[in-house]
Amino acid sequence: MPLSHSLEKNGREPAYIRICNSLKDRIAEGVYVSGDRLPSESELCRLHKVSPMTIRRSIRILLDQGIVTTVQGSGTFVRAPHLNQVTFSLKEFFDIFKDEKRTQVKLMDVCITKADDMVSARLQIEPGQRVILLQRLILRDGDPVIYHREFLVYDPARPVIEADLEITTLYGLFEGRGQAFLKRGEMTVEAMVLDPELAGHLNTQPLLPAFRLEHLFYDFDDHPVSWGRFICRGDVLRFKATVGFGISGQKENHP
Amino acid sequence: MPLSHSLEKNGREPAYIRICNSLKDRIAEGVYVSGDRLPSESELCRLHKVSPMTIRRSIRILLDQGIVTTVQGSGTFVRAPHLNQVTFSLKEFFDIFKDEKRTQVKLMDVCITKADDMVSARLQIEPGQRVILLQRLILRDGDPVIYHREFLVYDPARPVIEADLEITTLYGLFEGRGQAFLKRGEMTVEAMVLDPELAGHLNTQPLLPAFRLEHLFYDFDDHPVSWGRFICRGDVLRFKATVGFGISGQKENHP
DNA sequence: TAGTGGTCTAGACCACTTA
DNA sequence: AAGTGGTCTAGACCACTAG
Repeated sequence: MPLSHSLEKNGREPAYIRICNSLKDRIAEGVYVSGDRLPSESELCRLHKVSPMTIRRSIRILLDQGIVTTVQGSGTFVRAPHLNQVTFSLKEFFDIFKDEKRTQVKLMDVCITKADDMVSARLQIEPGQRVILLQRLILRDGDPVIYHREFLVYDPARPVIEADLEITTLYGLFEGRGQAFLKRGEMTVEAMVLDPELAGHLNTQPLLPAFRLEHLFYDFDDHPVSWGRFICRGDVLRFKATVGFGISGQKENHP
Repeated sequence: MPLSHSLEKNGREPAYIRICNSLKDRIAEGVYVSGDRLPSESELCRLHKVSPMTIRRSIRILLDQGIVTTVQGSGTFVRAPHLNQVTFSLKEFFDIFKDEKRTQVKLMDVCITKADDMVSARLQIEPGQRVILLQRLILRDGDPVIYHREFLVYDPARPVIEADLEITTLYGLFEGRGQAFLKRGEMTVEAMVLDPELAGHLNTQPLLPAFRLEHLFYDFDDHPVSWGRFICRGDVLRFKATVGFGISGQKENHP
């Protein structure tokens, strides 16, 4: 069980990283346990022979990572692992799109239709107003793994349409390129069971589990512009997360 | 569409918060768009009449939130929204446990059994070794919504057992109380379809969608101590996430 | 070479908690 | 009253990028 922080790297490691990892190690080893008070900032200054601002920066990192809490006038305390804050990233999902060698995005259908009640509610438009319906299929190694159904507001004045019809739009969207018109989005994840129609699209059996990822994107005027759902076969997607005090060291920068 | 930052609060708002939100507003408004370079630190110092460290703190926040990137020797640049980093938390899941008025944890069964291949692999013990099997049912308003099946390593020397049999263990676990023996954990989320047995436990129909949350917890010696699965009815759980540049202002502290 | 961000100093004043 | 963390100053030196 090697401790990764202690003798790591050459002397070029910044002091605030070294001190931060030093404190992390003590917590991971159980020297400081949940509820304990860390040495005060001034003590740490003397111990490590650095200025207060450097110590503060180290503690700020532990604070941001949820490892400690600070109480003004009282001290800095070790927090218990906090399952409440376990987070999962959609990286596993987007990774499917990024593997260009294996993954292919196929545009099944494009048409203009009238918004039904659900679509009009989501896109904040009148029922019956025209919307663009896109249906895509994401293939991995030739097998369909994700079905995407997306409604876009129909606005002839906005040149979104042509760009969005591109096969590569999804990839560009996830990479953050060429979407200056999108400001923010909301996504929800639900469990579902494939019905015969979806199973047909995905070339698999009905009654199999799947994830439904619903998305709603807004433009810079806070108007919804895109609402849709990804249906992703449950056997190709799994979300992972870790909680607690790992041994992973602090990185120099955020790349 | 009110801008929340501009005239917010009294003058007690720290300068680094005010400057951070000011920059956020300009990005949300489209004054600075993806790829633009922000004014340099020294310029911002002059503009806001603060010291370099204060500007750096503001920019550090934007950096941590993924809104900008910094390039040494070049400048600070606005990033495009990055769907790759969308994350969702298990808050919606743990919230079910925290609502003490509606939620009740019922211990269905406790027994000592021998580890099969899967359990022994997860808990890193020999097949056939004794393990404790716990089965719990989480009821909300009297209806079962989550079924929990957990295997614990059987170690008479460790007083984990009695504490873990408590009905309130789950709640305590999620709150981070009384788990000084747990150092870290891993969790995965999968979609599944209820089989008749699970449907019976959950008092619902088979073939309905559900989430399977698998967990593996380690002690301070990095030995696995608990492996299990939560089966959560799909109709009671939905994960949410947001991406992009919201209007939400920076908070003073991290509570 | 000039300008940029990355790190760090050695203090200061304040608000707050604890005794 | 003493100690704590929260904010902030006015610089410094360094590594890096660009013209």
